[in-house]
Amino acid sequence: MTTTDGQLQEPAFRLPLTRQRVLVAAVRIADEEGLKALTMRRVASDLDVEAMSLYHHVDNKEALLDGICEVLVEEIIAEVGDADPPSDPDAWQAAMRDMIMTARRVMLAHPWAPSVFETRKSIGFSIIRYFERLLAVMRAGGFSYDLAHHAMHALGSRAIGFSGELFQPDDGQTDDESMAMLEGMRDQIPHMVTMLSGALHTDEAGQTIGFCDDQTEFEFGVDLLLDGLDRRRREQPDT
Amino acid sequence: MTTTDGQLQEPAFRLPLTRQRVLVAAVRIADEEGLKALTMRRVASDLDVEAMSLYHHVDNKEALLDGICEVLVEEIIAEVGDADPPSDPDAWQAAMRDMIMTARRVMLAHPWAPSVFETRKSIGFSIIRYFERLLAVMRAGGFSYDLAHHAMHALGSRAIGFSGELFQPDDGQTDDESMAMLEGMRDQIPHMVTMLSGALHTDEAGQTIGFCDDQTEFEFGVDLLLDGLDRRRREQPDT
DNA sequence: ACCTGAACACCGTTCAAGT
DNA sequence: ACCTGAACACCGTTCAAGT
Repeated sequence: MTTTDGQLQEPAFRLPLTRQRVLVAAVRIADEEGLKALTMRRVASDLDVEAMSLYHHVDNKEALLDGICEVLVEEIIAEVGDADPPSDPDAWQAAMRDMIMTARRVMLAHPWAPSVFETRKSIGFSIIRYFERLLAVMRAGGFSYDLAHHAMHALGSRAIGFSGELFQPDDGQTDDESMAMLEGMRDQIPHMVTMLSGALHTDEAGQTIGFCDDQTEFEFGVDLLLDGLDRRRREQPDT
Repeated sequence: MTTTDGQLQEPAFRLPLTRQRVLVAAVRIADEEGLKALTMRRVASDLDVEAMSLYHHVDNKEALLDGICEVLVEEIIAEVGDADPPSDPDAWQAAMRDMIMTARRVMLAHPWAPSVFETRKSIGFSIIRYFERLLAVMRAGGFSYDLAHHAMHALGSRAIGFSGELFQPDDGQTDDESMAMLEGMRDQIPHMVTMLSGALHTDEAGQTIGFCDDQTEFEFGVDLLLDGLDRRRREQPDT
């Protein structure tokens, strides 16, 4: 496929653009280059196409962001599988925990996910299907619809595997630098400084490895919620 | 202060620009016109100044957003007051609940707050001071520093009054329209449709008034967490 | 030191035109 | 129906110049 002078030719038939190809390209760019790199122009150039061509397959940029969330939730659903909920009513908690931790595993592979999900205005159909499965597990555990509804709100973003915490890890300065700065404020925030100096983990070589273990804290929060829900489940009037 | 031809003159001395004036203007614009209206140019014109002048008082737009979060947290701290934590160890839960609900009341007056807080990379000093007070309450309740640390992660954004839920209320379509759409998918998501049709509240006149009561769900989630924390507090080994 | 005007390097998106 | 090129209406920010 070269001309006589050795120049590469364009292929005669190009793969037609589809919504799915657009979304897959967008996910790849967000994964590899970060959310800031995800522009309409960047997605287009990745597909060897002009930016304006994307608008035939996606309404606008918001719709593109909705779309990549759908792709990610489909990935979660595939990982979770479609086994029936456990028949033992007391097995609901472990089953739900497994689903959430699976979702988290997928989410962690897509660092852009939390901030994009948090800005979605409407809920896509794939996430409704994911929640349907959570709901099926709770119903098999004897939850009333009302309690299950509360449960979903209480779990919030944790239900799909991210934490809803306030701040991302700040990789601007080292933990030692942070700690030194905090020490200087001990008179103003004594409890805070004491707590954090105790929480600063060190490895065998004495190197500091961070204040918080994200996975541990995530599991602590999920278990706190699931334990509380289990207690309320058992307090329900029999129906 | 008019010329002979009746034209208004500029005042001879203008109020000097300060960081505080910039931030207060930014908060007002975000409150009244929404986050999308909050541009450097808009803030500048509100202060009768060129956009570039802002950069003498604020590093860049991110710093401006950091700044308006600080302003808001200062407002929360002022509302919360600085009373000592209760001396009765069992009073921690009510005290903490009050702080959180106060924070929420302030937050609800600033609709931009959740999305701006969620995008902050680093934690400002005012929010550290707020957490210091939460921590003081927990310590007075007998929490170990370790448990208090877990508690803060578990509460996450709820600690300062917003929910960390996945989706904002969708005011695009009416609840009746949503319900009709859902009914059409009953074969695919049976539990979901049953749950939501039961959750659709109606007022005395039979008008639908929404699926979810945000305040109720927020309190349910906070209480679930606080109850769970209280149980873990009592399970702590005596030290 | 503080403020300005013009310009730069981007965005998402519209539009009229091509095939 | 699908894709294109140029243009529009914005952004945040840099820079050299004013006072």
